[in-house]
Amino acid sequence: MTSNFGKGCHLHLIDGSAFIFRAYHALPPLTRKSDGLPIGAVAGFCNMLQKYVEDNAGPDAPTHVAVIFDKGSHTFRNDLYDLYKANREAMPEDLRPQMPLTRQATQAFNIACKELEGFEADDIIATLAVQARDAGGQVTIVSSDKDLMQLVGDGVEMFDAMKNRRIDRDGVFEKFGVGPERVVDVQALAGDSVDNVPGAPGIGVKTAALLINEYGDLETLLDRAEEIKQPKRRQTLLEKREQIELSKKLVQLDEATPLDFTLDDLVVKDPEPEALMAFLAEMEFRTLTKRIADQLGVEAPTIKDAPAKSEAEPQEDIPFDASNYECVRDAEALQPWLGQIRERGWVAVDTETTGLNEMIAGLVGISLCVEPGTACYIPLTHRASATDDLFGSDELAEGQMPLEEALALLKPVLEDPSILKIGQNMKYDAKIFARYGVAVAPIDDTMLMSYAMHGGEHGHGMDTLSERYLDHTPIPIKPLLGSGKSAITFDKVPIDDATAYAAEDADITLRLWQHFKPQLHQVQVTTVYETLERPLVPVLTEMEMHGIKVDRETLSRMSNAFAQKMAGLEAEIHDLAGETFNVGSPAQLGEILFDKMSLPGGKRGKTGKYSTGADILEDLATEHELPRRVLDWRQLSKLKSTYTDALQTHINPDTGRVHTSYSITGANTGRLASTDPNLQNIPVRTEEGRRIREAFVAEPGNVLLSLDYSQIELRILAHIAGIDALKQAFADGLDIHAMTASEMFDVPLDEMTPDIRRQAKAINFGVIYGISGFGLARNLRIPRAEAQGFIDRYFERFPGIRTYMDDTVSFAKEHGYVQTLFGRKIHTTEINAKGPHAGFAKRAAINAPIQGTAADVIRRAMVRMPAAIADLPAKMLLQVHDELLFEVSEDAVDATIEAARDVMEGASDPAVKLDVRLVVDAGKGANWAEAH
DNA sequence: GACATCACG
DNA sequence: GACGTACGTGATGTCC
Repeated sequence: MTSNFGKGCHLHLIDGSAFIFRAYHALPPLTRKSDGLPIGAVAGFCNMLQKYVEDNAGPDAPTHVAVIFDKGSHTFRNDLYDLYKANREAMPEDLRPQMPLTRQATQAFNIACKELEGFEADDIIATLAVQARDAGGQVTIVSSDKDLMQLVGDGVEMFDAMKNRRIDRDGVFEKFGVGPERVVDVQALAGDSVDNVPGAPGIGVKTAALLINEYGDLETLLDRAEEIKQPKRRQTLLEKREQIELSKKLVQLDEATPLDFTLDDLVVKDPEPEALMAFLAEMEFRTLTKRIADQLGVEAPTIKDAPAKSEAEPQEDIPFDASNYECVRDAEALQPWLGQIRERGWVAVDTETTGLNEMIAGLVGISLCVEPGTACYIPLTHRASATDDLFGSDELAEGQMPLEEALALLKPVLEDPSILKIGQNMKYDAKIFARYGVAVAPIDDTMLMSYAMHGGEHGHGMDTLSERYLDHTPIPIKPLLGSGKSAITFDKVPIDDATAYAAEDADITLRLWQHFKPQLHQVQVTTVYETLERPLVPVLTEMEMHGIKVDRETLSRMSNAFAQKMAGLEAEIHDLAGETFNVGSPAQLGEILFDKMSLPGGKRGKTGKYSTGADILEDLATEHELPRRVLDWRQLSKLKSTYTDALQTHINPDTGRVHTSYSITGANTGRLASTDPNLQNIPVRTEEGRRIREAFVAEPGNVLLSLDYSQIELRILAHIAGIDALKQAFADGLDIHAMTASEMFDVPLDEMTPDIRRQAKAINFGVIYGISGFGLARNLRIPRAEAQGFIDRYFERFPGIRTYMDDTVSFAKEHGYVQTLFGRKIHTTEINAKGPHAGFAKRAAINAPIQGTAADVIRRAMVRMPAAIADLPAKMLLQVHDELLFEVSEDAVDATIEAARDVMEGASDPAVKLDVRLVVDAGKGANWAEAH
């Protein structure tokens, strides 16, 4: 292949990222008028491109040009050194959505636009510059980045567009004190705090240049380091040789980046006015559009003042009308829908099933919607109604496409990476489809969008959202299914009724999506949605479908043992009471204790009944034998009914495993919630309860692996509130509760008693919960004044806590929400309420950023985990707030611990740089009791 | 279906 | 000055 590039050619390489960041910081945060899309950086970028084109139109005009961008955050340099660029700030929330637009802008100007996954722009620039130079051409790199200065030389120069200044060999020498060919040597020694290149400690650019000029190059210098007179310098160079050599690799540009294009592809082209105008008009840049139109001698398109027609925005109020819903009964009728979906690139999907348990429920029908108001329902396994079929309803109803045929037609669409599938609670539908061999991707989820934007404001179910944002009450399901004993499953619903109901759900989902989508960036939660909510769907889907093995025999044995013990206790209790009564009835127990036996401390709750909670019975236990027996009975009753009995019913007959369902939007703080069954509250605190975990087992040849964050909430508190003493204690690996106790009670660590430590521990937790004297007093069973004294002392010793609490509450009062370190917003609707509500809201506001940040951290870890353990015989099974449980082949335990721990401990990177390191403890065993 | 109770982090 | 108080969840049994 011969190239046309050669002598006489002049290549311009523009550092796109530099343009973007300069544009972003130079301009105020402009937004597009019609939908609020942040657009400031794009505007600045276009201005700079325009100016560049203008300035380079003369006789010196380049023959070839390209704008080069960075792509992805992980490059080969991260593999060399995992801390490379680790202290880089996360991209600002309002800049993110502008990144793809800058690429579009470049193309609109008809300038080549290049980027390559895994490489920095600088490497591509280096590769192209070398190719062009070697071909005999001339190169100008439009950038002032010092990292590019190593490329300057014969035929290659840089141009600082900001200062309007050329940078040649002399310019490089001025900056580094050496010529371009030795720049990397100087950089390797001097390091770079911005990119986190370590270099040689204590040596800056000046010293580095001095040394390099004296010894010729870095390698000679390092080989002859012994000769250096200054002892400190000599020692550094001898001891840090490896680090310096690594630094050189980090700063050295890759001049052989594998490119999928050639210099000839970069030949300068005239702008195509139509495309350029269309882009500028779409961005709604009025002045710039006009100016460029004038220059090109074309007419500027009119930019409407009225909100522009945007793809993700309802065009007008289209009424809900069931007569526009089509019942699709055969392949022929389905085809037009598939065509529309492919044309649009998105579709709202909803499934109807025989039940709410995704691991058991059968698929009954599928509804689709591509534009508001028109939707279809594809019935698949509806049963003939009783009137049609006197012999029961086992026969399939007439007029339905065979399930396999429908799935075969839909599968390519549902799995097409270029078609977005929109759902309300997509995890449910994805799990159903997965059981029928369809892997739905990519997805958007209106429930998760609502949660990201309105967490804490209201629920995120479809009915709530439809009423609130579409002003429409969906058809209720109750009349179709009935309730109680006579309730039927969806497959028994007549197809006509089902069509009206099901198609409407898809219609609502699409409308909600159009409503929410453009708002995500307006309220700055795009990153939260895209990194903490949506990616969790496939991860949780896999965990839930995999399930955890639970041994029925173990549970059954325990149930029997509990039943026996309970019977004995019950008899004793009745004896002590002098009558038989229902021990499980708090009301009856209260009367026995406080009326019949006249024990002290009888307090009536708001319903007029005595309270008989564990703490009250605990106090009463010193007075009488009965309360202790009841406490014991209650513990057994709880363990039996909630765990050993109920868990058995949740063992899936097909898989022999228990499949919980995680709710992503269940907790206001960002935590997950586990239901059906709840596997996040399996007993552990008492010895008897803990034994239930012995029933959670690994398959033969495997073990369970538990990795949990150590004190994650206190670490986050130390970071957020900026408590130096706490940070230091974590850095030193101290026992944090003992250290707190030592600080507060002036007890040296080596004289610490368990009781003092216990009190400090209660205070540490109290702080996370928004401490009060009353609460602490009750928890520690000490006088309220004493508890208040502890708290005062705590605030005195750790003054940042008070400030954090006050600042958080006032932020909540002003904004109506609080935020986690990762930008999750938790709305605090009651914060300005009067009365007792206010106290609750305050404490919740104080707790939310801490609990929520911890929740974000483990979410990030979970999202990254599948890739990290993909090559290992390991599966992630459960999440319990600060713990992840894995099942792994015995021979891969250590590798899995290492991989999973790396992910968990580094989960906050690079978005948030924590002042306190995250620490993960690991345990393994044949069952969960041993592993934890 | 509300309430009380208790399991977890 | 009084009020009511630790934060976040889900499942179970009683009782109306």
